[in-house]
Amino acid sequence: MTKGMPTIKEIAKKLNISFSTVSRALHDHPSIGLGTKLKVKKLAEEMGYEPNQTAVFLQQGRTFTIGVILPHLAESFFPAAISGIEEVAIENNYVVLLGQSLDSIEREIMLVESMRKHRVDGLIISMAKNTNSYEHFEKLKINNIPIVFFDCIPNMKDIHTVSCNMISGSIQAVSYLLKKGHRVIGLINGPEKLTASKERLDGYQKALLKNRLKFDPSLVVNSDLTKKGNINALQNILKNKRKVSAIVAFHDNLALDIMQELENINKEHKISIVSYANLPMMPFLKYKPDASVEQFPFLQGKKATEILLDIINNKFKETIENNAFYKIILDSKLIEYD
Amino acid sequence: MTKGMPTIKEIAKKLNISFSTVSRALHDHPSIGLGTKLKVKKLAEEMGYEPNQTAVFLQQGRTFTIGVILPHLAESFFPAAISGIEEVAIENNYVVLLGQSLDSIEREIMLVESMRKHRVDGLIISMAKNTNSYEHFEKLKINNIPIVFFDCIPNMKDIHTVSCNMISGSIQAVSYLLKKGHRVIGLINGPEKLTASKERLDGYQKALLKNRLKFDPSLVVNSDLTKKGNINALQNILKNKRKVSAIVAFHDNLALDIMQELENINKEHKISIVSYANLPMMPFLKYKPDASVEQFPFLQGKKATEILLDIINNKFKETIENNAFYKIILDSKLIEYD
DNA sequence: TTGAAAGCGGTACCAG
DNA sequence: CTGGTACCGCTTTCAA
Repeated sequence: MTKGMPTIKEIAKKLNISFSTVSRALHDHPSIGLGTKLKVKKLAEEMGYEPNQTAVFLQQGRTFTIGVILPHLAESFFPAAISGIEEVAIENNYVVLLGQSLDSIEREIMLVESMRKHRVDGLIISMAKNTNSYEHFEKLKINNIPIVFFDCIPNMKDIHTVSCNMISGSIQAVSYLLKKGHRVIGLINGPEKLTASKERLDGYQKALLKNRLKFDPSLVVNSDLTKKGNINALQNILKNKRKVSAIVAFHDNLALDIMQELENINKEHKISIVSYANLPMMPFLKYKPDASVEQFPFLQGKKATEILLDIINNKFKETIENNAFYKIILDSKLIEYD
Repeated sequence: MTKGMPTIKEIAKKLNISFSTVSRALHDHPSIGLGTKLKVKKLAEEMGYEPNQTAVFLQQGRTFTIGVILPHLAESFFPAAISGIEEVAIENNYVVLLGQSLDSIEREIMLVESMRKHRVDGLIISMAKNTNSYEHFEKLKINNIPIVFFDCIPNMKDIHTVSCNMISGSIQAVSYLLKKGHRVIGLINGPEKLTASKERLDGYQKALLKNRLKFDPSLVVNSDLTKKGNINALQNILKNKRKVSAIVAFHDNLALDIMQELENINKEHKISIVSYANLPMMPFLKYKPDASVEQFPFLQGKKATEILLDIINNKFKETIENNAFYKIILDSKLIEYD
């Protein structure tokens, strides 16, 4: 047992007063005599007293902890998001419980369970890529633990979300390539069912339409985002009778893979690439895309946390439960390199 | 108050039995009738009962939470370390509280305080770069909260540490360059007082000695690791009357800066670079070092956590307090590119 | 101004 | 096999 940790009772005993008096003295309760207040505070200081928050938490029914579950930290998107989350959390005296799902639904379920056990006041989640059942999220409703989803969002009703609208960014991306004179533009998209993929496709089509170009489905291929899948997708696109002069890539990482592969198989054939993420290392790369769509992870994290704390505070203020759901959508933005 | 959360008592009431019976039933206590056990479990399931860990924590005096404080997540070293930490933590039913000090001592102090309030069972810390007073760490001893330091370690007595011995890696790095024929090798080191810097210098000297070359202090410069400082350091080295043909750079990031600068000022003058970190993006870089020293962050995180849990468990097993301190030192390893 | 006591949600011991 | 009860550390009425 955490010995060496003085409690309110020990202080009380030494001072021969009741421990409720000590509690009040420590909290500057107005009805406490100045004399006792000072005595108590002095002794508490001397003994190195610190309130045991776990007790306070139990009593208050809240933990001042928010859980954050995301696929992993390898992609700089997520560290940036965490920084945004932390900024707001710290400002509000909250603390961040972190878990990486590693894009495994089993692990995600485990993490949700674990955080529920730890009674986080709320959760911020970017879903594992292949999560397709949402019971573990639903279950949290019973516990009245609010969730704010960001980035990778489940297809559920009545949830709070923060996301970055990739449609506008995609339109910018394709328009950029069109402006550069490209007319046959391929799209290597992510897994089909992902919202992220749908939005990219949507923007891609819209941009073509806007420029009165016909949409050619054969120029769109999907990748499972493994290196193999990426290269495969590239090969499929290159097989097309229509020779693409530019490719929109689902993500910078995918772009890296295909640029490397392009280098391997076909040095001379110059294909322009535009991708998504705007990873900070991009400027240092040997081969880099011409531009990349920024998704503002820091801002997403920040917003998500603001929302979450809002919801939590309403919960504890016993405000009338309202059925409104936050659905924040930031705009993406194409960043051109050089 | 977290309503919607059934308690053991509510279950007891519905079943008209005492809540202690419910508690035991839920824990498969041997002395509980099969009938009641099943009844209880069934109802608990139906009501979506989950034990309130904060209550358990209070009772047990532990939180099954470890705090992790590190400078930031931008450098892939730290995400990797966290992954190692998480792996062990999860295995042992622990959960990870994360805080970024952003290399600010004030923030570090705040985070330590915050985690102490939350009664983490232990802490894993990589110190902020310019932390030079250690009271906030000392204070934790009063609370009996163990710390394991890794990577950036304070100059304190009687602490547990996990680190990567950079000396061997440095020797390998310099030997590598010597083998390639370089004879005038510069060292751009980090801040002088950092252990990390000392080790690099140490290895650098040892390697020279081994090859019967004289150590020339004028070939060693320090950088504060800002971009400006890095470039400055490079310029200082280039000013030397002895023309370096190779440079050992304190870190990949420093290497990036100076390679860029070299490109800017002096394309033709080819200087070989060897650095530290082995960042995963290195293979994709436009200019890259010839080799980089790997510090095994994942392993460091893992080891640190194993140690910490060990200490924690001893604490709770009330084992005889022993004055032994862990001091784990992993070996670094030079990774050659292409 | 202060003390006593009831919880918060559990665990665990002691009787029956 | 089950109920009663004390306790973990603290906050907060209710009385005095």
